[in-house]
Amino acid sequence: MPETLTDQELVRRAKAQRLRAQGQDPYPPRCERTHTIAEARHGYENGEIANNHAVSLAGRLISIRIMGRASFAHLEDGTGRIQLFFRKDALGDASYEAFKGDLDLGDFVGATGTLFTTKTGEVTVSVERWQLLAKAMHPLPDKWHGLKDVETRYRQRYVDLLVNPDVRRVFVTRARLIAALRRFLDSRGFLEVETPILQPIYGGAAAKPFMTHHNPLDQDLYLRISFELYLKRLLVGGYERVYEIGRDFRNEGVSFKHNPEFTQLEFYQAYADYNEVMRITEEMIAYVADEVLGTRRITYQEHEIDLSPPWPRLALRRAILERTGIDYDQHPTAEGLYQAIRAIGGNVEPKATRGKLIDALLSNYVEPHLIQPTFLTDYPLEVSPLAKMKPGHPDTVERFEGFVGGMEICNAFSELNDPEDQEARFIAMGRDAAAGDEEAHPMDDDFLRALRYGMPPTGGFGMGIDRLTMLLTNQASIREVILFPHLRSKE
RNA sequence: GGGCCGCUAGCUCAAUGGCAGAGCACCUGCCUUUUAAGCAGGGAGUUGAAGGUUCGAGUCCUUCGCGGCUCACCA
Repeated sequence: MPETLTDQELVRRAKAQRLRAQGQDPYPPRCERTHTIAEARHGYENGEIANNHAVSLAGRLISIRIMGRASFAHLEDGTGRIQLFFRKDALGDASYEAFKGDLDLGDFVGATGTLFTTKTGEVTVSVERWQLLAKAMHPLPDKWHGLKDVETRYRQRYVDLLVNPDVRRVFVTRARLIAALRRFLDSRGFLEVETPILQPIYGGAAAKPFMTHHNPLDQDLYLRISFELYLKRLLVGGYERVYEIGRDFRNEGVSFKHNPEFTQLEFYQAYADYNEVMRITEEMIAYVADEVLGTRRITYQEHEIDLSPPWPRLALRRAILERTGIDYDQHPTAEGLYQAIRAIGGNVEPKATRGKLIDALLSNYVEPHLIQPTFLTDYPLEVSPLAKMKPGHPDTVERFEGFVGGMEICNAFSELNDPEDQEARFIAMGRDAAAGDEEAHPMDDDFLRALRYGMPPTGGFGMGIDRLTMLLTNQASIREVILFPHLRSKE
């Protein structure tokens, strides 16, 4: 609903009304276009388009300079910008006056004419005829300062995109990155699949879900928090390599690296273990960087980072010991570990479980220092309910997380395929849930039944695509790599 | 949820508690190779919202809304 119109909106409305009164459609259904702007420019520069050969271009008018009986303007389409030159004697009085009177910055315009080079050296279209293609009713932001207000940039992303080419570039990179991931996995024989987003039982991660309801079946449903349990069912079904790229939903706070819905890649490879998955991971990330950026050396927030494999492997226990002096193996109880953390001045939740305390040590003391790519390995079983135990270490699982630029970007493990062990872990989590842990997994009987049919030894992997995009586009906030990030509603 | 910062014209930003301004954009006029075109003139505001203090509030106080950063939880 338009509220009160500004003076500029009233002017544009009046122009559109005037055109309609003259029988002209400000939004015609078709236009003439023989070349993109990039094609016209390159064709002219390499001689393929002759000086007397007319081209028809279409795009948005982004600048106008009127100098009496001649004018310059810039036209922008998805491929670039080019200057237009309008002359009264070439166009005729009516067409030239209409150009001056009917057009505004932001309008879409089609222009036909020949190419020439101005005396300042700019390739320019000498316009012979032009047509309004779509009237813009709202003025563009400042042509020099652009749109800076972060809130407006996110709420009205279309304005951000149309005025800030760098922002457009980020999302092109994001799309290429996802395409490169698919090429990498496809070339290794992975099958891309789709699993339910609406799930009767959620699972596969420690997170609070969104709830919804299916009215005809009168059934409560959850938006998925991960793909894991469904993808593993597919391994039971006989597919040996599967992956899914899609949206996960977690009912938690927003931050510079969290959005309630985010894009995840998960893959599962039968007969692989977590060591094999580490090798795949470092190759995959390096491949994507090569494909998208042409280099494995990236700059992220003042850091020069080399993504080339192999990445160092470091046991989580050693990493925490080196950064804090705390060996959590020496503190087998939550209370003891809590006291040790207090002793080094750490501020943690007193009633946290031992696993959560270890996780806090990782996040607070280790993660920020992992700038160069690093795999931390061998996590506590207690915080890894779907990962296989490390032989000979009953409290530890074969799990790793990958860190780059001080951020966790992926999480993977040798998948637990022992149905009895899995059932025991679900039961233990049921106790956690009863004790008030809102992020504990609920029991998934059908998943257990699937495991009882037999799942091959499997390596599994999950990665936040948004965070990888942040790294490869050097963006400090996840909102800069999500087209329409979650914001609180106004009013 | 806590702390800090911000919200003024379409956009980018000013304004000791004392007449709400500038640049871009817009409107009128001049201008046939300009490019942040230029020159002359003009219009444009519920200063995020609501209260309060004051002779007087964009400015000070309170509450609220939205955003950013940051801490706590997560990927």
